[in-house]
Amino acid sequence: MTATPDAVDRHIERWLPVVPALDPDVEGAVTRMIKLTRHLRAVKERVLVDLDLPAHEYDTLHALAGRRGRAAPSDLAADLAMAPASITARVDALLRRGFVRRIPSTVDRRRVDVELTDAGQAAWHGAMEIQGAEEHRLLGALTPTERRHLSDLLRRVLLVAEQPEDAPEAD
Amino acid sequence: MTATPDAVDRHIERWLPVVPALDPDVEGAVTRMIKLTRHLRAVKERVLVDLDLPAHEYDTLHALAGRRGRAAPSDLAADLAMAPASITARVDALLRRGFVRRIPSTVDRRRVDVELTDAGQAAWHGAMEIQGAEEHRLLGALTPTERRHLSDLLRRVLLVAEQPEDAPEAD
DNA sequence: GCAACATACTTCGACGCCGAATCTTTCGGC
DNA sequence: GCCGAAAGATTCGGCGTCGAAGTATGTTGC
Repeated sequence: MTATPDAVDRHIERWLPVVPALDPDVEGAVTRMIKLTRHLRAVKERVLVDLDLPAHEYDTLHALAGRRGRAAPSDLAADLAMAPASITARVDALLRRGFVRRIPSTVDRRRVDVELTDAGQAAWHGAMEIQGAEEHRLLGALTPTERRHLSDLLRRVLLVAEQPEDAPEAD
Repeated sequence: MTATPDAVDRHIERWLPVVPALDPDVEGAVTRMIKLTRHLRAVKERVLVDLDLPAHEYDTLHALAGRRGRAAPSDLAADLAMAPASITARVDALLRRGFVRRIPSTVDRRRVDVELTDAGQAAWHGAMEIQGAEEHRLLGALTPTERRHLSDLLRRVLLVAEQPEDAPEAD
């Protein structure tokens, strides 16, 4: 092959003698997706260290911003694919940093909405821009047309994942 | 566009008003990779429940099998991208289930190799086959040629991720 | 009215992971 | 040979997550 081999090519070469039934293209695509998501996660965490903002706090702010700065804890749990019980501690931490307010609902006193403060909005926005840069750096390896192509291929794969024959799938 | 929209298309549509600078193809590709890896992880865990084998135990057996059934704890830590300290507990658990042996090295008494037992080998192999089926189901959405194409595109992206950001690159 | 059930969030106990410190063994300079 | 540095595995303390139980509030049926 003319292309430069990457870590996954070496990975597959190492595994083929152990599992001869391996399909290099299936395994290659899957493993590269796993490695890329892990890389993005690692870079994000490294970038956020400078901002003194743990990744899980950033994620919470991000989910909140996606709801236009205000949401119920259960909404955040759903968006973040987490147990509702875990939201409490996250909100507590953001509260201590002044990034977030708890606002008891006046209409339903069981609910306690979480609202982004100006400081929280600023922290999220600053972190997001830096973090989006790495995504563009990686995808910059492809031409715009190729990026579209990649995205389209992945959509068709994801559609299969979203529609399992018998087993319902939560996101 | 004629393609069926997926969850990521809806995701992007929801976020565009919040972050107008969003590139749909970059964000689409990245988000789909994240969702696909999460899906594969979820399916794997669901499958492994029937075998009474937690995902992190399976991963450890898998790494061990990749080293032909024998490795030092620090090797496993490297392969699994984990802290060496975390390996001890994992090996302890596998030890209790008879999937693994600890073998003090005779040549270097600091080292304590971990070795797969026959039971461990069987548990890993059975789980791996079931789990590979889902990968093929998903990638079955594409033709063999398209799978090759997808894998190639991802390789080029991963190569950028693998090289340090400050390394100058011949365009 | 009010009892029974449902809903929303929190608290509690357990588990897995990590970084730092520890303990043992090996290696290298002298 | 001997002593300090390096390397390998483990222990310890802390953190984040989850499932289950708990608390408070809302809703429904009679």
